[in-house]
Amino acid sequence: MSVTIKDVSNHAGVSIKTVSRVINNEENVAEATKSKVLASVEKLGFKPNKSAQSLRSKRSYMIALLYDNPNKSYLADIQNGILQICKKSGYNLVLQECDYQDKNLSSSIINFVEDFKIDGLIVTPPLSDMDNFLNNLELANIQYSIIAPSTKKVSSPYVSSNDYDASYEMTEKIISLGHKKIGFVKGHEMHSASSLRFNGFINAMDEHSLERNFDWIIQGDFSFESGFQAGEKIFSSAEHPTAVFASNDSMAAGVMKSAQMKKILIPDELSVVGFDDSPTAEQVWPSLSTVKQPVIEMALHAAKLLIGKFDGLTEKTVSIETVFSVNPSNLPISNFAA
Amino acid sequence: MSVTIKDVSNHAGVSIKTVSRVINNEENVAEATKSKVLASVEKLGFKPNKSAQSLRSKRSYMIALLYDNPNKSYLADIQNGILQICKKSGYNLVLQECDYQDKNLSSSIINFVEDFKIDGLIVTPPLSDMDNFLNNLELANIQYSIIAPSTKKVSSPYVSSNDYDASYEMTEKIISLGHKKIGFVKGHEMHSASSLRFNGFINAMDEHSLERNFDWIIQGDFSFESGFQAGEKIFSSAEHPTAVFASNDSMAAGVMKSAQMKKILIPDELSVVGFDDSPTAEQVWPSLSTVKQPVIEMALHAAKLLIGKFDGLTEKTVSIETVFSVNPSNLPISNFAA
DNA sequence: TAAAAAATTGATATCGTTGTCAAAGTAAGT
DNA sequence: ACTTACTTTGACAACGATATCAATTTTTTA
Repeated sequence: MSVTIKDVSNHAGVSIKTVSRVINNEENVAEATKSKVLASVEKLGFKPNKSAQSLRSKRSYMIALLYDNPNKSYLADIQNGILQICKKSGYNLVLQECDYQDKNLSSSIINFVEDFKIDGLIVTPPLSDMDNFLNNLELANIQYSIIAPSTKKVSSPYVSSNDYDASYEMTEKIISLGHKKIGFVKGHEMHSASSLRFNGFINAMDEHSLERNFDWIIQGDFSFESGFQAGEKIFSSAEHPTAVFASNDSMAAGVMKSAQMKKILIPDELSVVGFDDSPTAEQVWPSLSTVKQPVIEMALHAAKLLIGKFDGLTEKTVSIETVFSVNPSNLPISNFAA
Repeated sequence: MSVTIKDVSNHAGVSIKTVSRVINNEENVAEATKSKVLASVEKLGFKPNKSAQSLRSKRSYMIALLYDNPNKSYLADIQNGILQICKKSGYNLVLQECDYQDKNLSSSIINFVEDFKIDGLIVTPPLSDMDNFLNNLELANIQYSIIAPSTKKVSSPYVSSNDYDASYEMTEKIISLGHKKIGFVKGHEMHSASSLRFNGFINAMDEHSLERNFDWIIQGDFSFESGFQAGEKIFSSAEHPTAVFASNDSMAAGVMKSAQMKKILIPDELSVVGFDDSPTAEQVWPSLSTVKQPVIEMALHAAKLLIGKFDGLTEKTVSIETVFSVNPSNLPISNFAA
């Protein structure tokens, strides 16, 4: 049927082991033999059988993405970034949707990896915050790289982002425009990014000696609905803030809806700021000012780090920190400095 | 290391072939032997090695999703639906991002399937509209199921939706509220759904003897930006429509932005209607009236049909048509019947 | 009850690679 | 020229399952 390593060895007049050496780029193959073999490979159109390789060498050229209920745009961006690297390096991406509350999460993932000989995992929040889970992976000797881990002590490569700094900066930006009464909507409690973003906000407020008003600081869960509810609470309090900073764009859109339903004019009476730079940020009107999170780039690096671990790419396996940038759309319009 | 079929055969006192028969649910195994073997399997915690199975039987228990630049929410829903079935049936989902304009699309996909012994494909728009591509898959003897094909003549199972009817109905609904001047934003030219939706609109207009105004019928490409541009054109014409029906939600949001920037009041002066019921539809304000496309359900069925083909599930391999429903959010408010 | 048919089982080959290890060939050191 | 060391190569086993096909047992038929 299809051409095997044996056909190549016959055609090139060498042993199958030598062919194997060549296609695996092993050392100690004479240059002449190598090119002879490569010629035969080319001529016959030989492609190694992945199943046989996998059986013998216990590798699959598959990596898996672990996620639990991220927002759709985030998920798509993550996949996009990973796939860019996969395409270049000949790996494939398998999806694995998880439930972070599942008691058997560790064992089911370990089974999955062992069953399918998955070469490595890319772990996204909130799973990346579960030290116990990561520990179990480590014990099972599973390779992985992490996106936005809470602790940076893990021995595996990770890609982190400066949530704290970005939030601090955005808060300062809001303050610099003259806002003094600023509300905040927190993200899902399980995500370490939530507290980082909140701390950035709080510290910037403190630094500028602005009062924290806990009527305006609401716990959300990253969903649009929770943002809307937060808005309902904030705008039902005695006094309104002039700006609300939500920990992601969906919640910011929720806050906007709440404000708009109450006929609060945006951006004249209220500035709404988000986090992520998701499609929502531009599709609502007025567009959200938001912190641009380089999700695609983060995922891309995470994939690079992971694949670099087993393929020994040129790039060193080091963790990196990605940088947010501020995308000011509606903020500049509302200036309360006067 | 791990327990193999041989260990089981020793433990149960039968041949490895018999064990193989049991784990593959083959016929002609005595009930007694079967339970004896199953007991040993249980006892030893045996799990077949997928790589070995794949090598010998040329199956991988992997299916792949083919897509080209869908919107993020659509992609996430599709994946969600497929994964529900995958989890139940023990399959895994591999992502394969394509470029429908790639000259080598067919051959690269065929290579991919053969290399990784992918059991089958799920094809989404606009790839599902490319008859030539589907034909090539067929010739290569690759199993697939299609979401929203343009032609229903293909021999493979498909899941279609009643785009035409839904669009027709939505248009009638708009008309029934008293609108006579209705604009339309068309979808991407490559997607067969685009023309279906447009035809539904046009035929409903004709049926009700309403004039087509080609200043208000704009070609879009499903992107937010194209919707915005369409709005700019529509609202710069001498007369404005009182309603605009966009072929998806992103474009509808774009139209809304354009209108809002021009201080056109929604829903008082203008109704904007979308298609898909994506997160955008609810996150903009006022919320979009939209046609709910059952994307998750469609993907779920597509996966069922595909896996049913090789696993012989109870369900028959028949194609199905899913049904849209109307989600009226801002429409009822603006009634121009007066 | 014997022969024929059907159901059940197992010995062994096989899928297409990589791993082991020893043999052969080459270069270097004395 | 003669070890010694290193590079290059190949024969064959191994990975862990399924496939073939014949042997055995059981059931049916005459």
